[in-house]
Amino acid sequence: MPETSPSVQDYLKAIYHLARREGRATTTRLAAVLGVTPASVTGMLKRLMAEQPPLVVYHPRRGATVTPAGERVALETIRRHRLLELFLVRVLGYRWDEVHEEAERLEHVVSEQMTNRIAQLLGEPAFDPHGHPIPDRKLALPAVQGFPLAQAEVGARLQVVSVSDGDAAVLRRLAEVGLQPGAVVRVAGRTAGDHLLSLAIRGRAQPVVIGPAVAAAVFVAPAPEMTEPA
Amino acid sequence: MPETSPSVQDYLKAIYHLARREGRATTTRLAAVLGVTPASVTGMLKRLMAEQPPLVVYHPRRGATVTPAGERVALETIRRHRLLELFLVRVLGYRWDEVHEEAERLEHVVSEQMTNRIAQLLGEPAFDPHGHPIPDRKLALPAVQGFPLAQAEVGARLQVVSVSDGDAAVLRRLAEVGLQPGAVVRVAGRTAGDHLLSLAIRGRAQPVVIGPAVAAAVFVAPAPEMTEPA
DNA sequence: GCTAAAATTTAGCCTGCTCTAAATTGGATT
DNA sequence: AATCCAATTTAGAGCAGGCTAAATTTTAGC
Repeated sequence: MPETSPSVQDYLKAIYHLARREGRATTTRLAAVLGVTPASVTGMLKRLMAEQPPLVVYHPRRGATVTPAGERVALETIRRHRLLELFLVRVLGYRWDEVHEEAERLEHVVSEQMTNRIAQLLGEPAFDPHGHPIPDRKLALPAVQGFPLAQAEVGARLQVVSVSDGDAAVLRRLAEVGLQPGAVVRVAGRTAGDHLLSLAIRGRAQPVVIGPAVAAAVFVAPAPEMTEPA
Repeated sequence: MPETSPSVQDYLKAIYHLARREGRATTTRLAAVLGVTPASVTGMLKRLMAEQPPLVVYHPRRGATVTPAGERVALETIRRHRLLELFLVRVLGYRWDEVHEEAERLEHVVSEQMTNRIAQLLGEPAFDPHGHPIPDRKLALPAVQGFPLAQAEVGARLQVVSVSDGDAAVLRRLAEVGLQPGAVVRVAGRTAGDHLLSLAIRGRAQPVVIGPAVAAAVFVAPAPEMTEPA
């Protein structure tokens, strides 16, 4: 992801995320995510295994896993990243679909002191602008439910829990149509790959059509009964 | 200064500052300031001269100078640094004597967009917490007067214009005694190296003694007639 | 002007991390 | 069981930028 060489923290974040989301972090997947060759990944994994204490374990055919020490580094980095994203939105007026790259660079240089001051200023928030949980000071993660929009039944009334921040173009599209965390939608129907949605905007139903790539980035949960009591 | 290898921006900032403050940026002085060996400086200077466009010129016995292109990079970096320092103080509640290191790391990764949003949030400020001028969007520097405290006559009533942020221990000491930009002092006397000052704190005169290292970090100007109208 | 000291550059090496290309390994198919 | 393909690792090299030690150049003192 970084246009410069990925740092140790980037590797650990990627291993942590891949192991969570796909069950395994293989050399090839890591290489794809980090924008380097598989050979480079092998080299770095060796280094991270040799670190004292070791930051990753290599399960022969099962890919890499972070050790507790490695997980700590990953979670610290994720905490910084998500706090920074929220900070950029709340304090500096960024749009939620344009904070990712800035946070990606800042997360490597922000001190623990600054991280905690930002958290304090924001009121120790539990979720970032994309709806992702922010590890707290002890690095504990708030629980999240939510399933991919693509798996929702036609007719279901849903609330957007989170959106993936991997692809800037997809994020822009989501912001454009108003599919942001908290938004309430109904699945109106489906055609080959496309999803027909009915999106509640200020109490009015707005029709929205999104393709598979965009749908894959949206995680939802059943909408609560009353959306806005007033 | 950075504990990691100094970046191109660090080199250019250092050349710019040294050329300003000492008239010349020699290999040895640069090496001392940047925490590398003179040989490493030679290598980097070569690289910066070869850059397209060239960022530095090497005046044979006169040390290095930044080119207009190099000066732009230096001023952009200085602008980011000083805005960040003020931001840390004003928004995140840092003390003015502890912002330097954090800004030193952040200045390399903050985008132009973020820089300008910070400037806007702070009201396009002209001076940082140490009293140093902040280049504006066009990179123009507000003029500053001010001379070293050590050169002030005994008996003179002075106002602190700026303090050097090079040495953390010195800065802490200055913060401790209240010698901050804007403070009004009278030079009560001198003994071998030490300066005896009378510092106005909330209308009351407070005696303060500082050594040569601390005095060297303070720049002053004649105090205006009325300090605080009310 | 000559010599000693200081400053600077050159030469050669090392580390960290990348890459390509070639080997290897494991699993899947027939 | 033999083979093939995909995944992975190894081998070897490059680049950036640091370092030390040795050479060179300047400056300064006499």
